[in-house]
Amino acid sequence: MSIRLYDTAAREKRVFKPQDPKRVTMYVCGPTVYNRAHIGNFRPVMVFDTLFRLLRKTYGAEAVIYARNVTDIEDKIIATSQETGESIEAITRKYAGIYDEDAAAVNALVPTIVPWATEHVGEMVQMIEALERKGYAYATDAGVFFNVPQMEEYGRLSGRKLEDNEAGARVAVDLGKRNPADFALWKFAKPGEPEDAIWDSKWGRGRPGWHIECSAMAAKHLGKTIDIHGGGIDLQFPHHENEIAQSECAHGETMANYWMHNGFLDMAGENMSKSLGNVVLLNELLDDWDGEVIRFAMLSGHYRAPLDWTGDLLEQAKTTLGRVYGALRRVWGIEGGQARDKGVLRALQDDLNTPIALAELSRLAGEANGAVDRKDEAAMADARANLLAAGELLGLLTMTPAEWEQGGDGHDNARIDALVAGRIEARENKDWAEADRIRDVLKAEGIEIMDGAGGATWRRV
RNA sequence: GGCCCUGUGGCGGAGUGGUUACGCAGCGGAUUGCAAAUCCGUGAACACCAGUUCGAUUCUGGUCGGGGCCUCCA
Repeated sequence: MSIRLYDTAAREKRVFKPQDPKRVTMYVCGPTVYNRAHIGNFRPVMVFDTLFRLLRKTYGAEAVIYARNVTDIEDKIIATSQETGESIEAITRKYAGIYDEDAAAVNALVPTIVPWATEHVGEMVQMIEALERKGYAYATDAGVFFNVPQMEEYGRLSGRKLEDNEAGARVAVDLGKRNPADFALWKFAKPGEPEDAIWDSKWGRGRPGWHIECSAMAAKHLGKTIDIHGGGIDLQFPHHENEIAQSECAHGETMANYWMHNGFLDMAGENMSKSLGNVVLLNELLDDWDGEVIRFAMLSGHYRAPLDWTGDLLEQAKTTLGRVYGALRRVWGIEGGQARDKGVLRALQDDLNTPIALAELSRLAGEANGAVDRKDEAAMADARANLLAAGELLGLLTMTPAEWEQGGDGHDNARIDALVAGRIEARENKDWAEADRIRDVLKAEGIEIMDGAGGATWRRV
């Protein structure tokens, strides 16, 4: 069975065919590192990480090249530097580091390549020069701009005509542009801007425009035509449209064969944004929720649909994932099974249908529990293998069941074990009062005892 | 104003021209010293109005609601 992906440009699901199955390329727009990223920023991280995992499974781990850039030069970074007095490098290293930690906490694999914009200014300048030679760029007092009407196909990705954009657009800042839709390839330095935000060029001292960063880095690391280009839906226009314009006009080749865009996260029905003051930071969530719970919640909706981010969603994710871990615990010791079940794989192959994939994961948990109840050892072994293989694809079940259920504080597990052992003994003596007393003591601490045929186990809830 | 997406049971959330996923919650049963966990069973939905069709939740049009972009927000 092949992978099908919804291509924003084609507006339909298409069978995915890489140019070269031995070198599958994916580029995803990464963060601008001037402050902490919020949970919405991590939706593409988790979505495209899941796609990365699916591609690795399909084509082999070595065959997939996934690049996610770091934008470390940009107006907001400069503004932050001017406000705090910190160097650009200090700011960008700090927030890129936090971003990496957060991404790791939700089990996102490290991309194959993480290019930083400031390390590719040379490539960007070359690309702008190429565009200038071909007549797509012109300079003004403010910078070098891309002449949008020069490109006939402009607007193909977003299905937008230039006239439509201009109709309701607000009055643009006059930068001497020939057309309202023209965008900056190179911005001249303004008086007072820090030296570490300025590069020399034939046009004058300044810095690259935002869009050219991705075009140049994608071309350098992945080639002129990449297989998959992803990012948030807000980037579809103008960012990705502009990337296409720059790359295709400079190279004369298709920039990407598949364009994928994830939907936004909503907070109580509203878009999460700093201006609304309703942002939730991932590292705040990590105080209360395990990274896997956050990932499960994120994947519980389809990546293209808006997802309402609520406490209930996280609560349900925790309960459901806990059920899966519980099933895994019951078959944990039974090794040697084979992962033949294709339910999760098939779901992901259909345009990354993670809600179905998670439903399949629950089904596998049910199969594991059923096998345990039937005392079918072979089925238990297979169920264990199936669960772990599914977890690998989804970036879940990376803990042992004991770590999941009993990890928590971790410091007094021995004391709890002793209490549970005492309860087992009391039950063997039919001392129900003592058995219930111990259960109540633990329950007050948030610990739940699960009696089984061969003894008892416990978990933090 | 323009372009695009979207509206499913108490909640989250898939999918389909005709047999209504899955999870949480509910109900019944099994199991249990009693529970919890687990298993089995079960009630409950397709915004509204037309149209196409033998038949629409699924296709088309309209209405109402929600969202995105048109401003360097994932």
